[in-house]
Amino acid sequence: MLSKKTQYALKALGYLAAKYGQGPVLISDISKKKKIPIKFLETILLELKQAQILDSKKGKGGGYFLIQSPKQITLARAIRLVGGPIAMIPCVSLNFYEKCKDCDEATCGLYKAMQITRDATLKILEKKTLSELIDRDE
Amino acid sequence: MLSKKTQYALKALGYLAAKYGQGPVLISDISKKKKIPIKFLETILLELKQAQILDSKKGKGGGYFLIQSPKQITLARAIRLVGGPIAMIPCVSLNFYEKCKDCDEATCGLYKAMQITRDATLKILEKKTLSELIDRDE
DNA sequence: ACAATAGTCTATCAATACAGTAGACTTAAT
DNA sequence: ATTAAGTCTACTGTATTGATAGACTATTGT
Repeated sequence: MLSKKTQYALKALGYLAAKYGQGPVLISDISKKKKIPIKFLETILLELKQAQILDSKKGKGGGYFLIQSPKQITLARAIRLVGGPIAMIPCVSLNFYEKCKDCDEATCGLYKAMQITRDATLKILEKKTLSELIDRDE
Repeated sequence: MLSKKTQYALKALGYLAAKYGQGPVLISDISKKKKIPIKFLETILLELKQAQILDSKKGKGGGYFLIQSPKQITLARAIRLVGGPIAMIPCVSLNFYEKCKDCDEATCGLYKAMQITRDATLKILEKKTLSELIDRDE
């Protein structure tokens, strides 16, 4: 399961995708519309900014906005930025790989099964982008 | 990511699948072969027994064994038994569904995307069985 | 210059889940 | 009776999760 934090991040990104090209969006606006605790949201947006997916403007007329077009940011990338691995076990993770110290990848049945599962998941998440997170009433 | 507990459970089940039809297998045997802390493994196996996927025999010559053939137990089922939901968010979970209180499933972009992802994952995990967890050197 | 606006940084916190351990107890085979 | 093996109760430490408070900094408009 994705953590609350990751879910909030995806919701916020979806909202920013809907507002893409319309200037900065207030944290408080995102917080209200997406029902995300504002202080928690602040830290999430900051993290996404540091990950170079968002930028912000301070002061009046400020807020957050996407750096790139929503179509250019895949869900896989977004999830990895805040939520970590997509794979179900570390030894089949592409971006957060960790060697399994107690089993041999060449013969491990679990490894194989999880690898296939990861491929199926990734096939979806690398194709879908933030533009698909836009709610149909926004 | 699957918890350590779930990973251990899958490894143990894979081992029991390899030994299926050969009588009870000792906890200590599974623990040694699969490098799982024995006390932790005990609780996991007990849970799997209560979930009716394993049975056990006490005393000399005792141990754990699969109730059904490895081919009849899907990975989806095994993961759900000890690890909980397979879906990435509660509102698209089939077995652990929870209504999202702050969004409308009919219009939510995230809901749709996660639903598609879940379907892809499930398509694999409902087809694969414990027999595919058997290591190729067992 | 200065007030108002809005993001940033530091720090902390309670609750829960995770991973694991200890030891006494029960059941079955020889 | 003895030994082997699973079962049950009860902890424990650590990390992660989800969140909040408050001071600080940068920008804009008057």
